[in-house]
Amino acid sequence: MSTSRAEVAAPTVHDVAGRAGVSHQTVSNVLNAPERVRPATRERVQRAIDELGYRPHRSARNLKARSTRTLGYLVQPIAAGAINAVLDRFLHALSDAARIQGYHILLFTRAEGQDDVAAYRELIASSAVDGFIVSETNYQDERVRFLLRREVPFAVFGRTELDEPHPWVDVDNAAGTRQAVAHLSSNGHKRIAFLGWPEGSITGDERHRGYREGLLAAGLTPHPEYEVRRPDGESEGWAACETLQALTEPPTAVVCCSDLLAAGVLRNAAARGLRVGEQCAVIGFDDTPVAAYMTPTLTSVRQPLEAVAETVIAQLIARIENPLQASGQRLLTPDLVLRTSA
Amino acid sequence: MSTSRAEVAAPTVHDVAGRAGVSHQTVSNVLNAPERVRPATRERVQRAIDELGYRPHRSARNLKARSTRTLGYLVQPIAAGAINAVLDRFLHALSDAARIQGYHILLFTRAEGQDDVAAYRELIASSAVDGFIVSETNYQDERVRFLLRREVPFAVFGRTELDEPHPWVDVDNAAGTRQAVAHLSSNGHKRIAFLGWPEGSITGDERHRGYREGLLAAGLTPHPEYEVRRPDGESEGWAACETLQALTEPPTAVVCCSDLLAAGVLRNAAARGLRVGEQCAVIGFDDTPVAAYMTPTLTSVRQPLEAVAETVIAQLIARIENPLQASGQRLLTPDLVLRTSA
DNA sequence: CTGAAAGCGCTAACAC
DNA sequence: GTGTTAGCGCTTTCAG
Repeated sequence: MSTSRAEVAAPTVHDVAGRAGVSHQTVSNVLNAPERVRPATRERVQRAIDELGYRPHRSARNLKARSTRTLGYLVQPIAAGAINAVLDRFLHALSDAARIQGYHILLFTRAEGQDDVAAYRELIASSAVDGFIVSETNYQDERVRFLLRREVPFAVFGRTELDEPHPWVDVDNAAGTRQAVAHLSSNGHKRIAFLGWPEGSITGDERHRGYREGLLAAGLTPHPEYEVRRPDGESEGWAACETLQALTEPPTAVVCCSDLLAAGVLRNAAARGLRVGEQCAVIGFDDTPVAAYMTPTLTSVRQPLEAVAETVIAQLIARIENPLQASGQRLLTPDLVLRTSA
Repeated sequence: MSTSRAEVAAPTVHDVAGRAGVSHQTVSNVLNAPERVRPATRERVQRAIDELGYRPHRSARNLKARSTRTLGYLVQPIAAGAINAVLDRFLHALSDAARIQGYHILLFTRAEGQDDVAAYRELIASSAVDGFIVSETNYQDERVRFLLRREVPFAVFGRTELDEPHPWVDVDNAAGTRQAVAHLSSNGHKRIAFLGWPEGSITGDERHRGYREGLLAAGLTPHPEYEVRRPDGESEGWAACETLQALTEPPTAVVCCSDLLAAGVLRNAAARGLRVGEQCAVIGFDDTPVAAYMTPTLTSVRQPLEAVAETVIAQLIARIENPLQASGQRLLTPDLVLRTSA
């Protein structure tokens, strides 16, 4: 490998020590145990640090401290899923929450032909990270099982159905659809439909449950024909709308599992000349950036991703710094962002 | 800070050496200069490595090698921009391209009240990364100016108008809209409109230029009234469509600067009973995940983000390993993904 | 309150 | 071809 590198030799503790007229450990003390250093000295050292723009060398500190203050996040190949719709927002929130605690996010992907677990294993073996943020989990997530077995610190955005407890944060998806139904009901709607994904995904199933609960809470009777379960997609939303409108008593409002499904419904309604927001109502899920730009603008359930990130990072760091820490489980409530579609 | 950490002590060169009955240095040689080691020994060491699942400790290696094999990427707060629409795809491509070369991507954000440059400075000072991938640049990007001045390796996705050369990769946005126009023209369209963003963004201006060039190449005359420049947004697309349709000779085809604008056009056309894909045509830009789900499905210009990532990573790593490396400038051509809207 | 010494895990230079 | 030695920059005892 080539040896010439562009780095302008960064100042070290020695440079700072020389400039401040102290030994290099005193500099270290100023940084790590300031109370041990006399204020006058401390200040002199601090000034040298500022003047030189000194920052401790990360690798050196990591080696000594046996920790990297880095958290791994596996980036999945793109697939139209619930998280992908908001992945950019989540990653920013994650990085930001990590930064505040002095950590960074390291992205990694699995190699072709490799399985997810191997990718985690690689990072663990090379002590490249202190722990992991895991998202897009399924009911029996093998990554979670692996991390539990290896006793590596991690925290999950989402949930599993594994017996062993582990730290997780999830958005209360059921609460989201429950709120949506409550809002519609308070606006006088009695015939409220649900447009969701096929059974089998944790997220989709929860959103369905919330819809049912919302109906009951509002004193409304669930009608099976008002529940349409279809894959994600705008044209799926359109098709579902066709189905619903073919009923003898079509619903007056639809709660959707995604903004994409809602977009299809909006468009179908427009094609029928229905004035959404007046004669009928539509609510989406995820408050994707497009929601505000639809016509009519789409009322949508917004996941508190910033809070999710903050919580999941806090859980993970607690685990890293104290592995005996009990695993917290947090369910965060989403908000209904009201616009004109409902 | 707490001292107890969950890490199961990872095997070191010494463990491997002990198991293979050699000195730790021989283990290092097997890893870094295998030709120096007798095949029989090499194999014995390799077996010990496999059995123990040994991987070199990253921080230790980094400290010695004075390189981290880590590349920084600043995650901007969410804003509806061209790159954000495809950020998830880009980040995955970036991580993946980095992985193949033995590198990782480290995300960072700027603190509240801090400027971007300070965030870069922080990482440089602590030798946390070997270089940076910079995206979402503007004409006189201060981050680029800073990195040039500090002689820190970096490569840009996008472009600037700075005098000093630096490595960049960009998508030939003009070629994208040129292709779109050529396609429409070959399908018999003569009255082709452009729906773009207000002047001032590198990307938007290029897309506009390509449209103009496409018209000329097809022997068509540009008409100012066929060029509508508006901010991004579905309802902007709708509104622009209203404007165009109010003309005495409305266009039969529209090339749009984003899928979002195109969505608005599609919806407006549907409301007017126009059969898009037959009577008229619409082309979007970015091939966002929703394009395939619109009705009709949207023909869109797709940026070759995987190639962009691969190229930008290659440029950056070349720079890191040899700072004297001339800075490459690469313009990659996007593809037109044909669907039913055009 | 400050400084001297040791060592984290690794690799490069040099003996053997 | 293999082992010994030194040292990357830092922090952490432990003397002074």
